[in-house]
Amino acid sequence: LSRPRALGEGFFARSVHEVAHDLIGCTLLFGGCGGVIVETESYDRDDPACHAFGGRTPRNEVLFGPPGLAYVYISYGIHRMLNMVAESDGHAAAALIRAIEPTAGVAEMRRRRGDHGLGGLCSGPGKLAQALGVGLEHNGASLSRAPFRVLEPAADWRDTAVVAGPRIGITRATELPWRFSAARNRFVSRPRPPTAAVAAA
DNA sequence: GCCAGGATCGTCT
DNA sequence: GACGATCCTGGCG
Repeated sequence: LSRPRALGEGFFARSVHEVAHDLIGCTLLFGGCGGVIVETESYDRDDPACHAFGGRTPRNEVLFGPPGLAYVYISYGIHRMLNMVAESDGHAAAALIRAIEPTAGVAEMRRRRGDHGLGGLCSGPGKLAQALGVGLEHNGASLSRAPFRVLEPAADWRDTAVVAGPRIGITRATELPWRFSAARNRFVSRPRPPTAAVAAA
Protein backbone atom coordinates (compact mmCIF):
# COMPACT_ATOMS: atom_id res chain seq x y z
CA LEU A 1 0.00 0.00 0.00
CA SER A 2 1.32 3.41 -0.91
CA ARG A 3 0.53 6.56 0.95
CA PRO A 4 -0.80 9.35 -1.31
CA ARG A 5 2.03 11.34 -2.81
CA ALA A 6 2.36 15.10 -3.16
CA LEU A 7 1.57 16.57 -6.57
CA GLY A 8 4.69 17.93 -8.26
CA GLU A 9 5.06 21.01 -10.42
CA GLY A 10 4.51 18.77 -13.45
CA PHE A 11 0.92 18.23 -12.40
CA PHE A 12 0.22 21.94 -12.75
CA ALA A 13 2.34 22.55 -15.87
CA ARG A 14 -0.37 21.68 -18.41
CA SER A 15 -3.83 22.70 -19.55
CA VAL A 16 -5.57 24.51 -16.69
CA HIS A 17 -8.79 22.74 -17.59
CA GLU A 18 -7.14 19.35 -17.16
CA VAL A 19 -5.61 20.52 -13.92
CA ALA A 20 -8.94 21.75 -12.55
CA HIS A 21 -10.57 18.49 -13.60
CA ASP A 22 -7.86 16.28 -12.15
CA LEU A 23 -7.78 18.15 -8.85
CA ILE A 24 -11.16 16.62 -8.01
CA GLY A 25 -10.43 13.89 -5.48
CA CYS A 26 -7.03 15.25 -4.51
CA THR A 27 -6.41 16.26 -0.91
CA LEU A 28 -5.63 19.85 0.00
CA LEU A 29 -3.93 20.43 3.33
CA PHE A 30 -3.03 23.75 4.89
CA GLY A 31 -1.32 23.37 8.20
CA GLY A 32 -3.30 20.75 10.09
CA CYS A 33 -6.52 21.47 8.24
CA GLY A 34 -7.94 20.43 4.91
CA GLY A 35 -9.93 17.88 2.96
CA VAL A 36 -10.71 16.36 -0.41
CA ILE A 37 -11.17 18.79 -3.28
CA VAL A 38 -14.71 18.32 -4.65
CA GLU A 39 -15.28 21.46 -6.74
CA THR A 40 -13.02 23.64 -8.91
CA GLU A 41 -13.19 26.14 -11.76
CA SER A 42 -10.61 26.88 -14.44
CA TYR A 43 -9.64 30.36 -15.64
CA ASP A 44 -7.37 30.75 -18.66
CA ARG A 45 -5.64 33.86 -19.98
CA ASP A 46 -7.83 34.25 -23.08
CA ASP A 47 -10.96 33.88 -20.99
CA PRO A 48 -12.82 37.18 -20.31
CA ALA A 49 -13.65 36.01 -16.77
CA CYS A 50 -9.95 35.46 -15.94
CA HIS A 51 -8.23 38.15 -13.90
CA ALA A 52 -5.32 38.06 -16.36
CA PHE A 53 -7.56 38.84 -19.34
CA GLY A 54 -6.97 42.57 -19.12
CA GLY A 55 -3.22 42.20 -18.85
CA ARG A 56 -0.66 42.02 -16.12
CA THR A 57 -1.19 44.12 -12.97
CA PRO A 58 0.32 44.05 -9.48
CA ARG A 59 -2.64 42.07 -8.23
CA ASN A 60 -2.56 39.29 -10.81
CA GLU A 61 1.17 38.92 -11.40
CA VAL A 62 1.32 35.55 -9.63
CA LEU A 63 -0.94 34.19 -12.36
CA PHE A 64 1.84 34.86 -14.87
CA GLY A 65 4.45 33.05 -12.81
CA PRO A 66 5.43 29.39 -12.68
CA PRO A 67 2.82 26.66 -12.08
CA GLY A 68 2.30 25.21 -8.63
CA LEU A 69 1.88 28.50 -6.78
CA ALA A 70 -1.08 29.75 -4.76
CA TYR A 71 -2.92 32.77 -6.16
CA VAL A 72 -4.98 34.43 -3.44
CA TYR A 73 -7.11 37.53 -3.80
CA ILE A 74 -10.01 39.28 -2.09
CA SER A 75 -13.51 39.05 -3.50
CA TYR A 76 -16.25 41.54 -2.63
CA GLY A 77 -13.90 43.14 -0.13
CA ILE A 78 -14.56 40.30 2.27
CA HIS A 79 -13.77 36.83 0.97
CA ARG A 80 -10.40 35.30 0.17
CA MET A 81 -10.21 33.06 -2.90
CA LEU A 82 -7.63 30.29 -3.21
CA ASN A 83 -6.40 29.39 -6.70
CA MET A 84 -3.69 27.07 -7.96
CA VAL A 85 -1.56 28.48 -10.78
CA ALA A 86 -1.32 26.23 -13.84
CA GLU A 87 0.12 26.15 -17.38
CA SER A 88 3.73 27.05 -18.17
CA ASP A 89 5.67 29.97 -16.70
CA GLY A 90 4.42 33.11 -18.43
CA HIS A 91 1.04 31.62 -19.41
CA ALA A 92 -1.47 33.11 -16.95
CA ALA A 93 -4.05 30.58 -15.75
CA ALA A 94 -5.32 29.13 -12.51
CA ALA A 95 -7.81 26.74 -10.97
CA LEU A 96 -10.11 28.19 -8.31
CA ILE A 97 -10.72 25.81 -5.42
CA ARG A 98 -14.44 26.13 -4.72
CA ALA A 99 -15.12 23.42 -2.16
CA ILE A 100 -13.50 20.64 -0.18
CA GLU A 101 -14.92 17.78 1.84
CA PRO A 102 -13.51 18.45 5.31
CA THR A 103 -11.33 15.62 6.62
CA ALA A 104 -8.52 17.14 8.68
CA GLY A 105 -8.52 19.70 11.47
CA VAL A 106 -12.29 19.88 11.49
CA ALA A 107 -12.45 21.29 15.03
CA GLU A 108 -10.03 24.08 14.17
CA MET A 109 -11.86 24.92 10.95
CA ARG A 110 -15.15 24.99 12.81
CA ARG A 111 -13.64 27.37 15.32
CA ARG A 112 -12.57 29.73 12.54
CA ARG A 113 -15.95 29.62 10.85
CA GLY A 114 -18.21 29.56 13.85
CA ASP A 115 -21.01 27.16 14.52
CA HIS A 116 -21.31 25.06 11.39
CA GLY A 117 -21.92 21.46 10.51
CA LEU A 118 -19.65 19.67 8.07
CA GLY A 119 -21.93 20.55 5.18
CA GLY A 120 -21.47 24.33 5.31
CA LEU A 121 -17.90 24.35 6.59
CA CYS A 122 -15.93 24.44 3.31
CA SER A 123 -18.70 24.45 0.66
CA GLY A 124 -17.68 27.61 -1.17
CA PRO A 125 -14.46 29.37 -2.07
CA GLY A 126 -14.75 32.08 0.60
CA LYS A 127 -15.79 29.59 3.23
CA LEU A 128 -12.93 27.20 2.62
CA ALA A 129 -10.29 29.93 2.70
CA GLN A 130 -11.69 31.16 5.97
CA ALA A 131 -11.86 27.64 7.40
CA LEU A 132 -8.27 26.87 6.41
CA GLY A 133 -6.92 30.24 7.48
CA VAL A 134 -5.60 31.13 4.02
CA GLY A 135 -4.95 34.84 3.59
CA LEU A 136 -3.40 37.35 1.22
CA GLU A 137 -0.05 36.69 2.84
CA HIS A 138 -0.07 33.31 1.09
CA ASN A 139 -0.40 34.79 -2.38
CA GLY A 140 2.52 33.45 -4.40
CA ALA A 141 3.39 30.69 -1.93
CA SER A 142 4.42 27.30 -3.28
CA LEU A 143 1.74 24.62 -3.03
CA SER A 144 4.44 22.01 -2.40
CA ARG A 145 5.88 23.68 0.67
CA ALA A 146 4.50 24.13 4.18
CA PRO A 147 1.93 25.11 5.15
CA PHE A 148 0.49 23.85 1.84
CA ARG A 149 0.30 20.22 0.76
CA VAL A 150 -1.61 18.86 -2.22
CA LEU A 151 -1.82 15.08 -2.44
CA GLU A 152 -2.88 12.77 -5.23
CA PRO A 153 -6.24 11.05 -4.68
CA ALA A 154 -6.46 8.38 -2.00
CA ALA A 155 -7.73 4.94 -3.04
CA ASP A 156 -11.41 5.71 -2.51
CA TRP A 157 -11.17 8.84 -4.67
CA ARG A 158 -9.05 7.45 -7.47
CA ASP A 159 -10.92 7.45 -10.81
CA THR A 160 -13.89 9.13 -9.19
CA ALA A 161 -16.46 10.47 -11.66
CA VAL A 162 -16.35 14.19 -12.45
CA VAL A 163 -19.09 16.38 -13.90
CA ALA A 164 -18.66 19.72 -15.67
CA GLY A 165 -21.00 22.70 -15.88
CA PRO A 166 -21.07 26.49 -16.13
CA ARG A 167 -19.05 28.56 -13.70
CA ILE A 168 -20.65 30.45 -10.84
CA GLY A 169 -20.70 34.06 -9.79
CA ILE A 170 -19.22 35.51 -12.97
CA THR A 171 -20.75 37.85 -15.53
CA ARG A 172 -18.66 37.04 -18.59
CA ALA A 173 -18.14 33.81 -20.51
CA THR A 174 -20.83 32.21 -18.38
CA GLU A 175 -21.54 29.58 -21.01
CA LEU A 176 -18.18 27.86 -20.77
CA PRO A 177 -18.36 24.51 -18.92
CA TRP A 178 -15.33 25.08 -16.78
CA ARG A 179 -16.69 24.22 -13.37
CA PHE A 180 -15.83 20.72 -12.24
CA SER A 181 -17.27 18.81 -9.32
CA ALA A 182 -17.31 15.32 -7.93
CA ALA A 183 -20.24 13.32 -9.24
CA ARG A 184 -20.78 11.88 -5.77
CA ASN A 185 -21.82 15.46 -5.12
CA ARG A 186 -21.43 15.96 -1.39
CA PHE A 187 -19.97 19.09 0.23
CA VAL A 188 -20.00 21.10 -3.04
CA SER A 189 -21.19 24.71 -3.15
CA ARG A 190 -24.00 24.15 -5.66
CA PRO A 191 -25.30 20.59 -5.66
CA ARG A 192 -27.40 21.55 -8.63
CA PRO A 193 -26.78 21.59 -12.26
CA PRO A 194 -23.66 19.80 -13.41
CA THR A 195 -24.66 19.40 -17.02
CA ALA A 196 -22.24 16.98 -18.59
CA ALA A 197 -20.34 13.97 -17.37
CA VAL A 198 -16.72 13.98 -18.43
CA ALA A 199 -13.90 11.49 -18.22
CA ALA A 200 -12.89 10.24 -14.80
CA ALA A 201 -10.05 11.94 -12.97
C1' DG B 1 -37.19 26.27 -0.10
C1' DC B 2 -36.45 30.50 -2.73
C1' DC B 3 -35.05 35.06 -3.50
C1' DA B 4 -33.62 39.95 -2.57
C1' DG B 5 -30.54 42.78 -0.37
C1' DG B 6 -26.64 44.25 2.39
C1' DA B 7 -21.90 43.85 4.01
C1' DT B 8 -17.24 45.74 2.71
C1' DC B 9 -12.82 47.07 0.26
C1' DG B 10 -8.96 46.30 -3.13
C1' DT B 11 -8.33 47.16 -7.78
C1' DC B 12 -8.62 49.45 -11.96
C1' DT B 13 -10.97 53.25 -14.97
C1' DG C 1 -16.39 55.89 -8.50
C1' DA C 2 -17.90 51.39 -10.01
C1' DC C 3 -17.60 46.76 -9.71
C1' DG C 4 -16.88 42.04 -8.32
C1' DA C 5 -14.50 34.16 -9.47
C1' DT C 6 -19.20 35.59 -2.23
C1' DC C 7 -21.77 34.77 1.95
C1' DC C 8 -25.36 35.40 5.21
C1' DT C 9 -29.74 36.95 6.83
C1' DG C 10 -34.43 37.79 6.74
C1' DG C 11 -38.91 37.80 4.49
C1' DC C 12 -42.28 35.18 2.46
C1' DG C 13 -44.82 31.14 1.35
